[in-house]
Amino acid sequence: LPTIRDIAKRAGVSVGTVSNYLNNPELLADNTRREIQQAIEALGYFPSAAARSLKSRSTSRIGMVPLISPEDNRSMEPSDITFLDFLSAVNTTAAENGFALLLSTAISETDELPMYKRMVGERQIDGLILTGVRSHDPRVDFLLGQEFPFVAYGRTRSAEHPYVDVDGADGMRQAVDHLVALGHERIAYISPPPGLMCNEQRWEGFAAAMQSHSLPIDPNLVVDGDFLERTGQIAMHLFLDLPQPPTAVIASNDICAFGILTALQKRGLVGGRDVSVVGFDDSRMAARWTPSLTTVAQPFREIGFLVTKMLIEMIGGEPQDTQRVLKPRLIERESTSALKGP
Amino acid sequence: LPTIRDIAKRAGVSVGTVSNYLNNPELLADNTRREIQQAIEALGYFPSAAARSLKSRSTSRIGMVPLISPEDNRSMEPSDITFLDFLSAVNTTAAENGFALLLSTAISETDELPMYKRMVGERQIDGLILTGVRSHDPRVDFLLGQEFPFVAYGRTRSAEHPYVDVDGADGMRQAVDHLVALGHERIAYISPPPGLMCNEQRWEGFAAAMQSHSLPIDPNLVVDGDFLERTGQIAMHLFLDLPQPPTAVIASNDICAFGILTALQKRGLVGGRDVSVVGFDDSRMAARWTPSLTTVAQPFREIGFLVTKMLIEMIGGEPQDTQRVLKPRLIERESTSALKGP
DNA sequence: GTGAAAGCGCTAACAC
DNA sequence: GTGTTAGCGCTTTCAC
Repeated sequence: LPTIRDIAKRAGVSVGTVSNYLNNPELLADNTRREIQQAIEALGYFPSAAARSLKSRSTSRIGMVPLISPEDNRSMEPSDITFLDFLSAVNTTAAENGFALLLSTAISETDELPMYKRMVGERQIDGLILTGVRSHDPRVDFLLGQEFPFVAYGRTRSAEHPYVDVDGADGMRQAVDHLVALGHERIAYISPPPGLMCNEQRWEGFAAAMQSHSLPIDPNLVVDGDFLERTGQIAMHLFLDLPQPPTAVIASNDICAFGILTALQKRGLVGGRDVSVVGFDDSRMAARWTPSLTTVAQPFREIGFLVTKMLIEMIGGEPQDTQRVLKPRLIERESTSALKGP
Repeated sequence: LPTIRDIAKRAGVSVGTVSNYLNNPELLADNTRREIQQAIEALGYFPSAAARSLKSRSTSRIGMVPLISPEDNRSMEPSDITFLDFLSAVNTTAAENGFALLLSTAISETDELPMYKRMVGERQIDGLILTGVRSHDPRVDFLLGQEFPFVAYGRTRSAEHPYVDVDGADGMRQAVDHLVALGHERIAYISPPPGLMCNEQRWEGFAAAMQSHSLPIDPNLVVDGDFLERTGQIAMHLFLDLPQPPTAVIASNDICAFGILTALQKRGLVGGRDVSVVGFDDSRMAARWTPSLTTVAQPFREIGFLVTKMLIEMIGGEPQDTQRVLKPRLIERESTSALKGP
């Protein structure tokens, strides 16, 4: 592969001039610029990323360390299509700004932080995107301590940091209001994974909304979830075995809601008619499911875009508002309906 | 951030010795090793990836350039959950072997090849993984020309190269055999995106299987697809408007099959009872759909694992078999059933 | 406008 | 076993 020296030689100039062509082309005479341009094309030259970043101390890469399980039975990270929507928005936005996306994986939760430390320590990247934020998140503490640029999808309770978040409390309020308007009072709740910040936000929203309608929260109708379908199924079966089952269920995400609907079906019940079900995310399948799913929509692509744009601006040293909260939106479909009289 | 010099100084040795610690620790005296070890931990040292790869000409990164559309209305690339399964297997396998995964995106098909050229030219990566292989694929030609290590998921017709592939022809044969065994003769076919190699393989399998049962192929029952749900819907509506509609349909993937099932439902028909439908992939939703989907399963996680393992072995210069074909497996579910008499 | 030269943080060859 | 040193391919002063 050709180096900057080959170009310099072929164009009859010095390496410094070629470097200028690469970084400050406006400094060059039209003439020289053309020569160099031709040499570069003739030889198919690209500047070495390693040499460039060794000198310039920047990589044009941003990083992400999703905690994806080999077995798909792990919590804390969306392993469904919503994550791909987010990821592809991040990747596209990064690419459009000349950045590539460096992905790694923590095999277990134990070596998650070490993975981040390594990526930062090795100077593999100029900035990081965080997902699956916990209410107290050691990654946030570490990155703040290093003054390393990052933007989180979601926020921590324990520190101030740049983020893009969806107002989960408001989403829950919309869900509860909707169900209450339909006449429901015994509303069950399956939470996101405990530990995640969004779990706390959603719960606050749920509890506040129930209270605002003067509805009690029955502890039997509240279950810790993990974003998995199986858990939705199991929880729904438990609910149905209760002396007084719920008439509506709010799930932590659409996948979990699908599990709930499946459980209903297995018991000969019809989701949306016998029991109302509300999901969260508005993933692609929500509209196509039978019954179609009422759900709180998160704009994943927009979040991915905003997170990445914000991060790249931070890396570029541009000042900006560093915290954004987006409103989710309830989308009413067939899986919820008016409570039938007793 | 500390450099190798800081470590050398603190441990009272030379940089060469620290470098040996990093790359050939067995050469060092136990004693020295301990000193260096301590210095590294005390300072939180990581070797600079840029400096390292400038010198060593390797990056410990592998690359991928998925062609993901911002709008999800593009063909040639799976933008569904099956791609995430593949991607996460790749990422995990890479991480387990000390490699990170560098992702970029071609915004349009036009700048796909330039993206590859850039990644290779800038020496950003040690090897590449290709997806969405075309029957004649310029990326393959380019990489072979550069003698750059790569493994493709799928194979080209135009050149010999390392790949992991699924025997799509065999998958089609299984699908056709299954439908014929159920009594179907008018079998419709919605193809993968034209241009993709898998399109040709599947078609060959389909045509051969039909012929082996002495069944004619009605051109009205063959439609070019693009992996999208909408296309499945549209095609099914077209089929139903035919004077003599098909009794069974084979789709290019599960997403497309879901579109077919939705179209049937909209026309008051029941998938699996009135018309049999076979998908391809066995994506996560296939088993949970109503009706559950008969489909040809592709082992995406295994493919991701194999592709990555193969690539990393190639990078390491280890000899191995460089071409693997996996057999897909038909999974029978509710969406196919015996043809009812007229 | 352009060239010369130092140096980014490592590795590897060679000397001791 | 350990130290010294050249150099990987760039960027960036600083002369001219």
